[in-house]
Amino acid sequence: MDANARATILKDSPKTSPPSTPPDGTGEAFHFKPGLSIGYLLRDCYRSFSRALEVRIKPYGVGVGQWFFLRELWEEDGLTQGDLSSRARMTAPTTVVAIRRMVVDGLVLRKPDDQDRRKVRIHLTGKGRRFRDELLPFAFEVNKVATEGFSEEEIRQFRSFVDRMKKNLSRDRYRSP
Amino acid sequence: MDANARATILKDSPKTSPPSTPPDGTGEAFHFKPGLSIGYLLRDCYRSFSRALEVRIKPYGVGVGQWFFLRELWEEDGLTQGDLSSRARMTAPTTVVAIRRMVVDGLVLRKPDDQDRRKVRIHLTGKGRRFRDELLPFAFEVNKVATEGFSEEEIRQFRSFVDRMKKNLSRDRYRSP
DNA sequence: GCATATTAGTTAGATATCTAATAAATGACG
DNA sequence: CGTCATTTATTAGATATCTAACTAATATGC
Repeated sequence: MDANARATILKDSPKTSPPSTPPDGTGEAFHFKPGLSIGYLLRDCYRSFSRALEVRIKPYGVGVGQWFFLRELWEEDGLTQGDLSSRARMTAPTTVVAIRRMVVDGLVLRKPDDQDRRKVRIHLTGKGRRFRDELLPFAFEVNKVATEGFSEEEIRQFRSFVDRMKKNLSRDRYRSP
Repeated sequence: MDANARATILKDSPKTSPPSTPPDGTGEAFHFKPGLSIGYLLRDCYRSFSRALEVRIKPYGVGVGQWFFLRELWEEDGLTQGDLSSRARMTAPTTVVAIRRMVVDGLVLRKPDDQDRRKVRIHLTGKGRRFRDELLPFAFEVNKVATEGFSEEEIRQFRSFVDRMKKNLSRDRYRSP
């Protein structure tokens, strides 16, 4: 079995019958194939990205759920859980379970803050620190694979597009009517 | 409380101390902030996208887990679960649980195929069909929000970038050493 | 200086997704 | 035509994520 050909069985089904949706003109005239919409493309792209990373770090017993926190701790050790949550852009409960797992796996230790006993500071263990040199290169590798055939300028543009889109969406203030 | 300001408590922490990572030159010289890497941007962008959709369809009792299947059924009714899996690009078990939920919610019915009794065909109910006119516009709306300020040409470029990246990554054949 | 509000973290429970193993129907072929 | 392989769907169990409700510690304001 092959890790990439397996997940989704795109059978390329020979389109037995034309789409049954009649051109009933219920408002939105242009109907594009769902699989080609930006949301789908983004989803697929992110999933491929995260899978490429996953297959590389899983052999070390690290999942993507821990990856984002590890990366932050490699940047700055001894962060509080709150800091970790915001930097990794995860909610507090997500951080709690990820940290719990990392403690069990011997990657980090939890130490209550002396000043403020509500806070818990997370410190890398030797193992957690060593993993930096082993695993961080994978981040670069995956980025390299993803951007194969992209010029520097294209990468810059891509970043800026994604960033703009993200900002557009985070400004979205939809309230149900 | 505000739906957008809540999830991630970006506290903008005043950077108490500089990153503790020493410039030890363990191979990768350039180290960029994790939050700015392409993987992070993609993740954030997709999450914002899917959240924007979620807040719109949740009031109708529909989750994003059902959305992708519904969109395919709105295109063509009576697909088998296998067809649905491949078109929505989900694995078979994901489809099973999503369909189960949709049956409970009265959006679809399951009918065994006459020719091949292994197959199960999924048919929209009246409710499921009516939801098309109510919910599909949200897809367009979210796309519109996401691409606000983008020129047609930029959208075209963006699509092509995401698509190329997705293809690069799905060609990735990493084997652990 | 105490009552109240805020902050930090946790627990509980839900959703969306995956992989691996299994069951049941069908197809292939000697 | 009977065994073996393939296909379709399902179950079982794991992971990553979320929201809502809670607890404990600290800060604030009269």
